[in-house]
Amino acid sequence: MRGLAGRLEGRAIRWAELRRPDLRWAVPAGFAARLTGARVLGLRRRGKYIIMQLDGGDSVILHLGMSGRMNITREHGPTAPSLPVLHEHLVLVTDEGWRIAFVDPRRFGSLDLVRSEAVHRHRHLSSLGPEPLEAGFDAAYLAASLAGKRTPIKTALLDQRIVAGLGNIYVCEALFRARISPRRLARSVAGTRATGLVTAIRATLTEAIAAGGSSLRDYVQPSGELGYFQHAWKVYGREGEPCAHASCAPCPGHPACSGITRLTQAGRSTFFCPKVQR
DNA sequence: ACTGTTACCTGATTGC
DNA sequence: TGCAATCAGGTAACAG
Repeated sequence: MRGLAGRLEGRAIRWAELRRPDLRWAVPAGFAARLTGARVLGLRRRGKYIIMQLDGGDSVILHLGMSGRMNITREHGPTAPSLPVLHEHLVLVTDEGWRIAFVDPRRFGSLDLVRSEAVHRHRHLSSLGPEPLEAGFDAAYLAASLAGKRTPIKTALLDQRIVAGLGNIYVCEALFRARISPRRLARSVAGTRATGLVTAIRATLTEAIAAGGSSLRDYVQPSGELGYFQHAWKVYGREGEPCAHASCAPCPGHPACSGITRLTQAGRSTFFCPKVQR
């Protein structure tokens, strides 16, 4: 979102082209026409949604889904034959000559356009829980939200109504940091555990944003690789590797010492250390 | 009401 | 080498 803001805020959209309207949900008719010529007043984020406010009273609501990304390059003009890029569903060109493209092979992402005053009532935004980095997300709130829930804490944290913006990787990483088992029932996360989990979630996200921010400086690279945070994952994708907690010394032979373990919860992969996460 | 499963879609990887 | 099966980030419809 910050990478986009640097190229879009205050800029006029010289033209917009929607190449595929059949994303996760149908993109509304007239989408590209309503963007063309508009000026971008500002960008903000709510949960995993990016909101781009335009003059004229419209706002774009963008979700990258699982495989979506934004490519930012210089517009080379009509002389460049510009080979068609696969899965490039939306292309914008700004008055400063930046070409901004939404690429999403799996098309789990979405694009919507609503009147700005209706953004908070949007069906995908109205039921989102608090922002994890804002004051409304604290131990008291989290414990109250989890009270009585029989679902595992891992599954509860993926529920965007409880807290907005956490995905499968960050939930695994935050639970590892908080030393809480992903299998623990949500209702049993209260008191000190809730306090520690809030701290762990905030730290995980803050570090990830800082790492992603550093990669965004490379925005001109068409490779478009996003996020150096993947190199900092402690448990995700590390099945069988040793636990990174300093106190978790390897003791081969003990059943809980098989290192990072993978299991399936609610159809999603969970990675954790059964020894330090309780 | 709450909880778990499945479908949506394409591409990378794995296994035969 | 080639092809089929499996598995990925997210969300919501659906079933029990």
